[in-house]
Amino acid sequence: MSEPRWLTEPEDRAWRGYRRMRALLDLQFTRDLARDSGLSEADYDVLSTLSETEGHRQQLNDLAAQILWSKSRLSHHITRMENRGLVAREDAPADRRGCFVVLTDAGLRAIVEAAPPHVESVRRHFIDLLTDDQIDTLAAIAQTVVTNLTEPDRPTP
Amino acid sequence: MSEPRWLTEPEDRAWRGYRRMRALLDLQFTRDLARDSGLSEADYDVLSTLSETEGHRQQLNDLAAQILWSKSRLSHHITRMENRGLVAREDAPADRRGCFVVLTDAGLRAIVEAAPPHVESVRRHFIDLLTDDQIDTLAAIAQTVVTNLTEPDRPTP
DNA sequence: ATAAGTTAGATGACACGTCAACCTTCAGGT
DNA sequence: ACCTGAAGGTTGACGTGTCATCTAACTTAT
Repeated sequence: MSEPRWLTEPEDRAWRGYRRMRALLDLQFTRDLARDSGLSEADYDVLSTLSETEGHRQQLNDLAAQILWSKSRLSHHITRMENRGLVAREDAPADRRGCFVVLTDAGLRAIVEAAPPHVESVRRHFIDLLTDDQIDTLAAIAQTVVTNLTEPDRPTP
Repeated sequence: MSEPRWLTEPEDRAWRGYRRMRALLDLQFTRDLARDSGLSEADYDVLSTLSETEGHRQQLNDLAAQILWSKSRLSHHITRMENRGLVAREDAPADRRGCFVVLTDAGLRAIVEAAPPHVESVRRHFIDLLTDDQIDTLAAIAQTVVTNLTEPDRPTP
């Protein structure tokens, strides 16, 4: 293989910009979330996902797949959240290996209180800064990239 | 404060898409980088940044600021990279508190070898999937967000 | 010159994520 | 029924990041 195709100047701007935006947004959301709700982004992901499921419960494996975590990571994190009273584990009815993660009352209260300031934060630092066109383009970009990474790799013929 | 302004449907698509893309890209780049070069993204950031400075060296504090890390994090990480022979610490000439982080020969070799496959990975999973317009829009989005987060906050009048 | 405040960096304790090993239960074939 | 393999989940060790704290060195004002 010869000289690689380095990034062109516009590509480089996009790539570096993306990484810088990513890092700064992450810092900001982490800070805001901790200050406003005492939750981490990880906590928020778990709680908000559970709050959107019917019965406020989901099997550990499914939950992990949905939020793109390893089972191990989720298991550890659920243990910690369980100790804080935000979620609970329940036996799975159909499969005795499985286990459901359930939102507790405290967990539901936590996410209900955390959501509004978090959305405000997302708007202030990100969404409200963009035009409608930019919003749509961002969604399209994400759609493309996610699809490409999610589809099973085809062998190059 | 009344009911928050929840995200509209297009905004929600962009926001969730962004987060999903972010997570998947991160996983992919981490995997590729480890497989191709035995480096972490953190290693890569440090090495590539140093390789772009003249003299292949930069003061720890400046380096931390440039890559948006805490001094503590960088100090820890440099200690580990030092043990692996990728970088070295040098006394700062002007300020006896300070210290320079310097690329070693092994570190330079490592980044020179790691860069081409990494760029390939960035292209395959991200940049090459996008149109020129999307590239430019992404850069513009990042520019806007980064500027907003970087400028000192103005008090709302 | 000296005291007070600031900055560069290191460090140790702790929280989190990953990895590999493990146990249990389920599913398919024989 | 039995064996084999795969899937759901847990666990412990280890690597990494954060936070608070610390030391040393620089700056400024008196």
